[in-house]
Amino acid sequence: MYPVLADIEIPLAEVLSSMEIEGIRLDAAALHSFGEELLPKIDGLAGEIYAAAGHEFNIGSPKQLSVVLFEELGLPAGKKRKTGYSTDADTLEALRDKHQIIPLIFEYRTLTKLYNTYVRGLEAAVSPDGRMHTTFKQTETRTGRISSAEPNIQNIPVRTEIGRNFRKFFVADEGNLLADADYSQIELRVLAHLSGDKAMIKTFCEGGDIHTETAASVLGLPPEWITPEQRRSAKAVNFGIVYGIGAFSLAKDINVSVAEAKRYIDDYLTHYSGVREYMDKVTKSAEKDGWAVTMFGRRRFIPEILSTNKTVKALGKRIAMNTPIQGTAADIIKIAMVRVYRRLKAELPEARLILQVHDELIVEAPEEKAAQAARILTEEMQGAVKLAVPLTADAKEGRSWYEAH
DNA sequence: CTTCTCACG
DNA sequence: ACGTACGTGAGAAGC
Ligand SMILES: [Mg+2]
Repeated sequence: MYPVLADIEIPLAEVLSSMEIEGIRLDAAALHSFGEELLPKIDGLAGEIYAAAGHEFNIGSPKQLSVVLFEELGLPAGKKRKTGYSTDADTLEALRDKHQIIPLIFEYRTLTKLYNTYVRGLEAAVSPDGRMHTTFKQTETRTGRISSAEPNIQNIPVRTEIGRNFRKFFVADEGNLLADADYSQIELRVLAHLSGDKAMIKTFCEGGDIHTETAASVLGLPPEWITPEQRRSAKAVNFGIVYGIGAFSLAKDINVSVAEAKRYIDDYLTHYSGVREYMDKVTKSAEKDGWAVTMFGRRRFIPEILSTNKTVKALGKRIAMNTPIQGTAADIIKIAMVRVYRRLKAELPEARLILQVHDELIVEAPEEKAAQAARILTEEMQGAVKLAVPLTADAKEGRSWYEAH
């Protein structure tokens, strides 16, 4: 009657509960000494920023910072917020070469973010058993994803090398290893499946690099001719398509003219014409029914799509395009989690599923069982559902999350 | 408490 | 003319 509830969410509740109770070990001493190394760097940067500004002020206050940048130093102000001029990363990026203070602000923001959120925050969240026990919220998101809080272990830094260091402090207990597996391009594979687009399905079935293949197909060139720049653009388009992107935002993202961005999107949707038809279909049905639906029948109501405010209605359409993709990917990894949990319980009870990060699962297992745990992870993730394209997951083992990912 | 900013997929 | 990519959680500032 309610297959998402009965077949996915109810079985998943026990899995999430077990993951929270198990937790993951934090190397608190190493985390602390990393923090102690950050502090003098933050201090030094603050001094340089005060010197560049000509006086001390609270760098962490966007209000005070905008007075320094846009009034005292006379830098050109950009976007406005409700309460004043924006000082966010996009705005500062445009000013990077205009004043020596800008790169210092970037560095200061990066280091204080890492220190405040990930040194102090994680230190405060470690339990007496030396492990982090997050709360996985099962009924929080609109799309069917789970979220993680107190502490959030789904936004631990990875994109920059300095931030990535924090993953060294998430470790396996003595005698254990972490096995980590993540899905390759799960959202684009879901899009290929849901849209049934022949060209996109073919690309995934042939097993090449999706972004390179997309660039080659759209531009009509052999894949080996694709430059890194062309691949980056194709990647941004692939990414944007999943969000129901417009030319304006794509242009801003990859730094081309709006006209050029519009051509990229147009060429993409002409080549992957099944994707254009699919997007039309899901927005129409959301307007008619008032909801979007995932592959397994999870519904999200979208009142925005009936709004008379066209900005809100446009948001409704993007939600209608994105929710089936993000939500189906969420359904799939939830199914995989229940499969992994059951299979470990039956075949490798010393191993524990401990973390989920949207397209990634982490198991902790005794050293000598870690390879087997990794195999089980890969098999159960890849076999969770049958799609029109292969679903692949790559596993790795290590002493820490840094090593295993 | 809201706003701004920034970390993740 | 206007606004402009989906989904989250957390810390600091300031009201
Ligand atoms: Mg991945």
